[in-house]
Amino acid sequence: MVARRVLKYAILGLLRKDDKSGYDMTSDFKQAIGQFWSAKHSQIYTELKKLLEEELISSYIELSGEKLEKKMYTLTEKGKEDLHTWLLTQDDHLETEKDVFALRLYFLKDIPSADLLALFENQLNLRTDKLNMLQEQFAYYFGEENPAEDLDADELGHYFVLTKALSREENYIHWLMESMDIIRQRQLGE
Amino acid sequence: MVARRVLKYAILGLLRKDDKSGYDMTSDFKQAIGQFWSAKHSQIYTELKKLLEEELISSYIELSGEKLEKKMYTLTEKGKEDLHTWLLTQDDHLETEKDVFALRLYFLKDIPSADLLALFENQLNLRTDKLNMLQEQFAYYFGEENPAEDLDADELGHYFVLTKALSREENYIHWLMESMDIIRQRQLGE
DNA sequence: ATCAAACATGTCATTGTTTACATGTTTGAT
DNA sequence: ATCAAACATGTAAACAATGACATGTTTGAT
Repeated sequence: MVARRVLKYAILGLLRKDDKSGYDMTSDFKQAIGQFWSAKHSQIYTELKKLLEEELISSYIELSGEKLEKKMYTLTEKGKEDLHTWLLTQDDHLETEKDVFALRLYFLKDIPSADLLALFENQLNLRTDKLNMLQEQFAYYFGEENPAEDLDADELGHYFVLTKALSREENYIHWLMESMDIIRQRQLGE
Repeated sequence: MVARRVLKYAILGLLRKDDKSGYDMTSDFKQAIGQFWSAKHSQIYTELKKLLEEELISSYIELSGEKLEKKMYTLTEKGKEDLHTWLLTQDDHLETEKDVFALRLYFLKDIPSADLLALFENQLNLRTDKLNMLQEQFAYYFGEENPAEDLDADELGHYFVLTKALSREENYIHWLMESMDIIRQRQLGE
């Protein structure tokens, strides 16, 4: 699925400020940005190799301790330009945002309400945990008070991504609870 | 990315009520359920072949006009059971819900506010069009008045999927507008 | 000192998905 | 009658992504 060579640009983007190793990128995808894109280390290492060949990045070795070699990557001029162009690219259509829970739900004509509610309950738990995690992250990085307009340009991307993840999760939970109410109402009428 | 053999279950699910051809399924993915899963005809036809081999579905020919053969598929008992089991499966974790716009945004530290707003504007247009389309669909299938509790069990899946798609889109648009406000506020302070 | 968890890098086989190639029929508008 | 759009089915090459295999180092807790 998915648009063309997104991982390529995700990697170039992660290198926009600091040099990083493949391992660092793997870690990044476990943080905030991992809410919107992610890749396993196996894919990252092969993509890095390709980007080196294409001369969009260059690499050097940094020692971690006495023997452990960290391979650090930097954007080349060519890489910076390519990234810049991609960042300003406007999508001309929206792709399917896949969601297996919603797919499953679409088929649930034969499933008893009780089982249906159990599925919703499970999804609600998972989503609530995620929301809590995101709220903690937000509080940690941006404090309890409203930050908004007076942030560093540097932090703005992080701020947007976290608020987006939060609102997505809140919305999901809200819809889950509304839908559960409907199912319960229908149960009464059975 | 993505969970295991979802297309397999999407196809079995589409066959839950009526027999369908590969072409019919391709069309289904352009309707409501396409908001949450979709596949191209090439992938559908190869998956159907596989499901036949696995004896989860069986097929027969239906003539469309005088020569055009439509290959229709039905769930076998085995297929029904497999589908049923999958429908009741609870996810044990949430996967990354990829979103290229949010990814791009995360990297936008060097982009001037004007360009940033143009990107948001574009996204807002795409999302607004989609929301309108969904609202029309909703009005068409469920009328203007509040349906909710007194729907056929049959239609409930469709109802859930449409309300989910609607609320997802409304939420996206709301976040876009809030973020654009923040960018404009920051512009004033420049 | 031991040892587990985290750090660190890579390859390979398989699966999932898209794009392009390839071909033919039916319907409905003009 | 013509013709384009929609109907209809398939294959193949290339690309995207995961999971398993494979190996070794450093850090920090006990």
